[in-house]
Amino acid sequence: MRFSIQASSAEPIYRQIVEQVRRHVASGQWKAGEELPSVRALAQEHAINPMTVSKAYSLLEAEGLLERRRGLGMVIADVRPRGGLAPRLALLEPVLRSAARQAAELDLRAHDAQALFARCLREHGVADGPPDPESPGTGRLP
Amino acid sequence: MRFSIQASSAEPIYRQIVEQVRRHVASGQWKAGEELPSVRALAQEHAINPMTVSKAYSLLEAEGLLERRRGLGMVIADVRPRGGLAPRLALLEPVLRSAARQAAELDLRAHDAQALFARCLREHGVADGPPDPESPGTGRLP
Amino acid sequence: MRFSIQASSAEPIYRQIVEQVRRHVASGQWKAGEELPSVRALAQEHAINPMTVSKAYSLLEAEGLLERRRGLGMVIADVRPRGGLAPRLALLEPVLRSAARQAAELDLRAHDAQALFARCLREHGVADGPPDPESPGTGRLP
Amino acid sequence: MRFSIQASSAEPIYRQIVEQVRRHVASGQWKAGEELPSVRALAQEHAINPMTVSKAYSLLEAEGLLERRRGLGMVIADVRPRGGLAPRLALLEPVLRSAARQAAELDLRAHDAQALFARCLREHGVADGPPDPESPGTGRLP
DNA sequence: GTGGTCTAGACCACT
DNA sequence: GTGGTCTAGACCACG
Repeated sequence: MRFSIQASSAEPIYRQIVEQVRRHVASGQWKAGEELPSVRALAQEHAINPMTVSKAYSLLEAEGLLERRRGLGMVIADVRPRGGLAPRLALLEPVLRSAARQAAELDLRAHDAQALFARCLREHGVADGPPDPESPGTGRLP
Repeated sequence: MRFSIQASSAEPIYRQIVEQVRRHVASGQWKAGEELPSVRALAQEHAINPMTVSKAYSLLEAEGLLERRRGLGMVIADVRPRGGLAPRLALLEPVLRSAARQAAELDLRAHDAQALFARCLREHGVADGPPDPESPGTGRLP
Repeated sequence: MRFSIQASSAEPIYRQIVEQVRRHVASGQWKAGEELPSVRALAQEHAINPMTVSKAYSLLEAEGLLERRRGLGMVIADVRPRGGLAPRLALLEPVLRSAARQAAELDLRAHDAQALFARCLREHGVADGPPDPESPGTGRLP
Repeated sequence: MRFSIQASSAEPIYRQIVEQVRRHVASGQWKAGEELPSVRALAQEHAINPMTVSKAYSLLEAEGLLERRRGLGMVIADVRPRGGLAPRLALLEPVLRSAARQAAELDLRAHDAQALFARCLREHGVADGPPDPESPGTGRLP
């Protein structure tokens, strides 16, 4: 259960944590009951302020994605309807809409933008084949 | 030479201005020597503070994209390598890399992410055909 | 880490700050990682507006000389080629070129101009001996 | 009687004109009675606003360096005690004091700063020999 | 505590 | 007319 934190990013650190949890839970990669790293462990690992981690965990708890098990730390909550393709695409859509707006302002052709996106996906190890049958999301976009 | 300002956006107003100028110059839609709207005019048009516009203009001047004609206003600077496809893709890449990282964290298949992106591009009016021969960028991604 | 601000100077305050940081970093007197005074502290110390200080810091951040540690303050960025003689002379050159042009327009002899410059250097405490061996720049002009 | 105007300089155009006249008169290169280029000729030659030239001329007239000969344009006024070395060095001193202050902040050695200045003087054609005996200034700095 | 953003208004310099 | 600078004060986001 690893986080990737970039202190230099424009995105606030607490928000990076929140969204990474959201995405990993939505995709089923992190499952109900699994323990998250402790606040101070995560803070020390990435040399960030424990308050920052705590704030992220609290937001996720308020959202219902995490549960506080006293004495044990935080665990992934038991969210019922996880796993479909649609909710995951819904999480991805905002950034793609923004990208499309920028492409329009740059007067690019769709073909060029998509070729660039394909390369980015490859570089991030996003496979093109069908998902693992174990995986919860097997649907396809119409 | 129109700007689209959304005061409600999370992106600061001055930054919206900066990035719109960057993209329009990179795409060759705004050419060297063209005059920008005056600080006061742009501020009044969008009901924002002149200082906010001035801040954006100053940053663009420091960046070398704009030139100050003293007593006359700002004009697009004579930046040589205008128009090619590569610089425009370079401006688009960061957001697409971020999107790819999110897709990976969501455990999506490349095919699904690309289908969604295609829809977003369509909704923003990004054409798929070859660019207008008048347009400066006619290259293609290898 | 002290600044010398002269509100009465023709040079804008924010620019005085910017250039002093540039020179102190170029000379190695201020090193990567060192914290700058907070916006509010520097503003209060010199009885100027925090926005003025903030503007200077923002420009230096855009230039890459400073880094923002969110919630903590600004620190000198880790700019690699610190300390050599050449970059410092490069910062001094513009004013000396201007002085030389003026000397030419005044139809002065080089000897006289240099004698005057020598006196100015002495009055500003610029030593003539070799630099401290601890100091980063030990080279000499060819 | 040529002017060198740089619209991109930080120094205002009208001030460039004023100071160039001051220096050429102080050095005796421009003598009493000589005619200056007309406002519109100078403006057209350097592609600047005639108002800017006019402002410079007016300042110089107020200062007593120029005289307005109706119907003939401006001529150099008959300033009595021009020519000594001292007043010319006085005009050069401010920029050299500024250069010395910058050298101090850059932690430079006097030797290096002076070597750079020598090169600048050479590049601007400032001779090292004694001045022409015709020239008004023959003194030497003690 | 830190800096960022925006507003409002004043004054200046340049053309 | 143009933009630049500075002040004063408010509010926000982050740690």
